[in-house]
Amino acid sequence: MASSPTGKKADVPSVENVDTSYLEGLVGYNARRAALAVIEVFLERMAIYDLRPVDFSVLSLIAHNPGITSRQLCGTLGILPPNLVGMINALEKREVIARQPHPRDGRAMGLHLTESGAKLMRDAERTAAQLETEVAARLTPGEARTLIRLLKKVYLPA
Amino acid sequence: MASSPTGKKADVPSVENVDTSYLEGLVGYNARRAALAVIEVFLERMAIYDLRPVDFSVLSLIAHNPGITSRQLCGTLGILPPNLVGMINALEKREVIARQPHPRDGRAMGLHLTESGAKLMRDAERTAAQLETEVAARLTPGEARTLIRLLKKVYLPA
DNA sequence: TATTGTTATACTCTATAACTATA
DNA sequence: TATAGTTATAGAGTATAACAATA
Repeated sequence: MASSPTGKKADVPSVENVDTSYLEGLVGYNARRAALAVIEVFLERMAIYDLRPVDFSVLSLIAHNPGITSRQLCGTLGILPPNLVGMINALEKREVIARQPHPRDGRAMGLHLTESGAKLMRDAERTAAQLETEVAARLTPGEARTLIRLLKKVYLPA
Repeated sequence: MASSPTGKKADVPSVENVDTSYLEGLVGYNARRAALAVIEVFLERMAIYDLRPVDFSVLSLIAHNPGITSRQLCGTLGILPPNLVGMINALEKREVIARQPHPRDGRAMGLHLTESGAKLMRDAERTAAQLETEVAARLTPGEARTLIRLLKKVYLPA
């Protein structure tokens, strides 16, 4: 309600303060805004490692799942295979990961961290943990756990 | 059969079930997954109105803020001005919005819903409310309110 | 001098079709 | 026949620089 007819002109309303209450009542809108806010800080902090969020996710999954295949990465992260190829090639060229033939499937290649990749991820995961602490600082520890639990209820199949 | 691991080969591990527990402990990862899950359903439901999530957000803000300017939309939704121009033009061509000169700023144009635009948004907001009900069905009503409250604590400046 | 709206443009992200080699 | 990985390419989304009209 910000129409301000200060005179005799045609009553064309203008807006002083934008009312966002409707959008702020939607789960999807809030989830998207929160994700973008966290990712923005994530981008800044990971820049020193030259890692985007998706690179971090890929390397973290390889770190915790040595021998994981490209197809498994795609399925887990919702990335399409053609779009993963370039990332994997780049990470291999940087010598943070290495491909090894899959032990039981001649079509597939198992992905592994190199030693320098393992060191990089130790540092990067420490930075990520630090960032989590800061994000969670806006919440109580209990609220942070609750938030993650509720988000999982939203996106994980019931 | 590319290799028969009889025990002598190099011990190359492979992955049966991908361990995602590390990533699932991060707020940003979960917020992003939840946002993408909701937006995916949103895309499907809004297809009958030929509205993407961003179009819905823009029209909803115009509906609740008659006379809002492009610049105000950009600031509220985090869209860059050059990227809004095409959207506004398309919505005007569809005759769901109309531009009127801003009553006190000759540079700006106030944005308004047309009658057909108002009808479209009545239907679209009803569909969005229905979707929210379904998303929230995975949560209790209290959990849904808590989720939105915690998400806001994450992305709104303290 | 600063701001609104705009054009042009580049870069990133995501999506589709088709090929190869193995299963 | 189906799947893992790859190539090429198209489309959508997001970014910066610069300009005209107005403040």
